[in-house]
Amino acid sequence: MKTSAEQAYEFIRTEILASRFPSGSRLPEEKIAAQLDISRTPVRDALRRLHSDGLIDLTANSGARVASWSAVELMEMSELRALLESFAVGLAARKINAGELANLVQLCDEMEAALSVDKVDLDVISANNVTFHRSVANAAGNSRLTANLESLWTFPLMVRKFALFGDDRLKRSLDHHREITTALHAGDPQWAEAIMRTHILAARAYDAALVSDPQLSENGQSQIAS
Amino acid sequence: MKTSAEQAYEFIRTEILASRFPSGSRLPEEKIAAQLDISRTPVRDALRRLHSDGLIDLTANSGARVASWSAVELMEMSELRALLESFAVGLAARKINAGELANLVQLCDEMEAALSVDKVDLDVISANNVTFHRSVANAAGNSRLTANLESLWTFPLMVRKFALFGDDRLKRSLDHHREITTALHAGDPQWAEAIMRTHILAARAYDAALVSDPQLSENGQSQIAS
DNA sequence: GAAGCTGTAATTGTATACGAAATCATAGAT
DNA sequence: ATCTATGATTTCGTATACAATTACAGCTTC
Repeated sequence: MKTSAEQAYEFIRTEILASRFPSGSRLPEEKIAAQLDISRTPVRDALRRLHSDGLIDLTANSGARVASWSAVELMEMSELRALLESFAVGLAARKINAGELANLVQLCDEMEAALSVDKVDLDVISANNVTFHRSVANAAGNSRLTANLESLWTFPLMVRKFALFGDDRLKRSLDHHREITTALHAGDPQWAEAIMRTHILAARAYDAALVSDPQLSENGQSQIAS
Repeated sequence: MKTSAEQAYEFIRTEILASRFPSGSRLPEEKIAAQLDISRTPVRDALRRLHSDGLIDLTANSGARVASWSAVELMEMSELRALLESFAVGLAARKINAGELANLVQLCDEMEAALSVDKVDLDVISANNVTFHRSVANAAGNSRLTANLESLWTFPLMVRKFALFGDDRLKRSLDHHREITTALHAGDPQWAEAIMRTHILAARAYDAALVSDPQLSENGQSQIAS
């Protein structure tokens, strides 16, 4: 059986990622505790963890709020991702093994299958997308690098429903994944780094347009809406 | 007045960095709480924070231990630092202002003063060293980048007493700082990135020799000693 | 002597209680 | 009508109690 703290962590995280706890909203310990029928103590633990994940802001004596990011911060995060993931894929190209490669190929296959049918399965694509990037980072064999990337993969999960919808961007993104896999198979670090950087900066350009769109913003300060 | 949680955090962190809580040793909540005359609750908070800082390991139902790093992990951390800080200093070279530059110059002056006298003041040099790197990262203007670097600056603080002692490495390190400042003043991102990378990889080479030295290792597995 | 078992002590996980600080709604002043 | 002040309410910070789990010493067994 899972601990109450773990349960609270997963619950709050899921609700935030699903935007059922909207960006900027308060997260009172007692209410969440009551909702899960546990006490405040494990909820506090969960909130601290989520804070270090960057998902919530904590203010002394005032409690937790779901984090919100400005357009500038989103740009910063994408730049970091481009830097770290291109570095990671370069390392991976030098040392990836057959099993890891086969895994990446399968993830690509599944994503393309989820796209090729009439009804696009965004849940599968989104989940596999994160798994793909995580697998590449793991293949680089630098655990701290992976840890630093983890928080940067969280945000795309939140906006995927906007970012991936109704566009040929999705097909292009899957093509990128396929090409990254090919470059890794070829053991070509420079190629791998270039296509990974392309992949992330292409997404950044789209996200930027998204965030500056007032329709999707919470207010004029261009923050990510619920 | 500081909160008890903050007090516990700073206390434990200080003791770890001073190696009075040796690497690998257990950190029982109750004993620390008794030592500070507070309850376990704020101590738990502090331990969770230190865990996300990477300073301690947490095991379910078994508690906290001071983290220890293998030689491989130290190498990984240095590689990450080289990547992130050279990126940061490149950004900084494009946008740093006069006030920030003057601050860096003063830090260099103070470090050189602490070295030039007969008795080397390692405390001043160590403190200014971290401040210098933090200031450069701040000048880059990417808050998430700074946050990711923060945990990577922690380790050098722990081993400084070994790493900086009895060597001309110290003078070379201060020369690097001076040259980084000069490159920033010139607004030359490539120069700045190159000298920053040099600075960090030079330290890495020294750390590697240090860690593989069994005299300074806790055991044959080449971990950092207390 | 080494390996496995067992019971006690130590330690963590969680619940609950209370004082302190912040928030919010209401009333009054400009 | 807007702003400010004030009291009630909410919420957090911390202490404490108890249950659940783990660690360790001493014993047994081979």
